[in-house]
Amino acid sequence: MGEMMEMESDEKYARLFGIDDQHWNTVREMLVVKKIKKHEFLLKEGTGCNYLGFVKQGALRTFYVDEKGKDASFLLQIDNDFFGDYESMMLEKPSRLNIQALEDTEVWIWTKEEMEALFKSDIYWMGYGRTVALKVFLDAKRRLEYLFYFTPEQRYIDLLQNRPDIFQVIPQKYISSYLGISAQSLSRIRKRISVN
Amino acid sequence: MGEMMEMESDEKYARLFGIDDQHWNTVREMLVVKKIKKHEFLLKEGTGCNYLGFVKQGALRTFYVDEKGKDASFLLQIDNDFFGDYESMMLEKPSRLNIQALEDTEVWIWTKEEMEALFKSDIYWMGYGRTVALKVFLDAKRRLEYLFYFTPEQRYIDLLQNRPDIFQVIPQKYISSYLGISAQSLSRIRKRISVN
DNA sequence: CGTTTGCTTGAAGGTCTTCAAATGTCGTGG
DNA sequence: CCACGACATTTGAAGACCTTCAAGCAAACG
Repeated sequence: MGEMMEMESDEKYARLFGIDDQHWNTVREMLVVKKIKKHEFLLKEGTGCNYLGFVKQGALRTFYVDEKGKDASFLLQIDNDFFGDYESMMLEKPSRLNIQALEDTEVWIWTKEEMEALFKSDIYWMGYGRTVALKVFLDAKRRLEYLFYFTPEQRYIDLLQNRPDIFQVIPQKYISSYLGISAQSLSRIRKRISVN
Repeated sequence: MGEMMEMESDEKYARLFGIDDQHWNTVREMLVVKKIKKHEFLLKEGTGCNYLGFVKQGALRTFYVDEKGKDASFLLQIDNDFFGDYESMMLEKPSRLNIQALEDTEVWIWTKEEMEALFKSDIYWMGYGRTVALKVFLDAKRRLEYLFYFTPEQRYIDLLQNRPDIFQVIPQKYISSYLGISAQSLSRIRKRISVN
C-alpha cells in the first residue's frame, strides 16, 4: 500500500516535470530536498539563481523591489509549482528577483550544473532541454496575455476560478500585488463582486 | 565593394539570428524570401503558423481580435525584428494571432520543417534550438515586465526612447494599442508630455 | 476633389491611485 | 488564557488617468 502510493506519487511528479517514467528516476535522484521556514529567502536579488526549483509543499512569493522600496509580487507559487529565475540561470547573471517563503515550505532544487550535464548526455535529454525552455516560455506568454487583455477585476475573477487554492494560503496583499493593483483596490473589487 | 557590403550584411544577419559565421550559410539557404503588399496577411487566426519569420525590410503588426471585433496589437515588427507565433509552431496548433503588413514588406520565412530537420542534424544545431527557445522566452519576459511595472505613460516614453524608428513608420492608433491604451489616450499623453 | 482614414479634443463616467483612519485577525509574552 | 502590539483588511475622500461616445479637423488616396 505504501509502495503503491509512492508509485502514484512518482508518476504525478514525472508528469509535472514532463518526463517519461523510464527517465524520471534519473532526475529524481538529482533533486535536492530543501526545507525552509516562513519568511526565509530562497533567492535574494543581486545573487545568481543557478537552479530550477519546484514547490513540494508550501507557498512562495517571487517579487521585485523598486527604487522606492516598494515591492511587487511577480509570481506566487504553491504546491506543485515551479520557481526560480530562468533568465538568471541561463545567462548566468545576477537576478533582480527575490523569492521568499510565505510559510514553512519544502522544495526540490535541481541545479543548473547537474541539469546541463544531463542535457548533454543523450538525445532524449537534449530534447527535454528544449521542452523546458518551451514550458518556461509558455508560462510567460500566458501571464503576458493575462495582463494585456484582462482588467484587474477580470484577472481577480479568473484567479478565483482557476487557482482558488491560492486564496487559502496567500495573504490578500500579495495577491493584489500579483494582480497588478493595490491592496485597497482588491478589497473594493471583492466588495463590488460580492454585492452582485 | 558590392561584395564587401554583402559580407557585412551577412555578418549582421548571422548576429541577429545568433548563429556563428561558419553556420550562417546553412540557414541562409533555407530562408525563403517573401514579398507582401501593404494590408496583406502573413497569418490569419485559426491557421497554423509553421515558420519563424524575420522582417528584412518593412513593417508588420501582430494582433488579436476579440469577440466584439475589436483588435489589440500584441506586437509591432519592423526591419530586423522576428515575427510569427512560436507557440502555434511548437505545439502545432492553430494560432489566435493575425499578422498583417502595414506597408510593402520583405520577409524571410524559415519553415518549421527545415528548422527541425536541421536541429536534429548535429550537436551545434541542437544547442541552437535551445538558444532560439531562450531568445523567444526573453522577449516575452521583457514585454511582461514592461506591462507589469510601467504605466502607459512610462511605456510610451520608453518606446519613444528605445524604438523611435517605430514612430516613423507605424500609425499612432496601432502604437496605442501596443501600449495597451486607446488611441485617444495616447493622443492625450503626447499632449501632456509636450507641454512639460 | 470628395471620401476615407487618422488624429485631436471635449464631456461624462468609471476604476485606479494615495493618504488616512477604523476595524479585524493573529501570535506572543506576561 | 488574555491583552497587547503588529500586521492585514476595509472604508472614506480626493485626485489622476483611463474609457467611450461624439464631433471637428487634417492628411492621404483614389
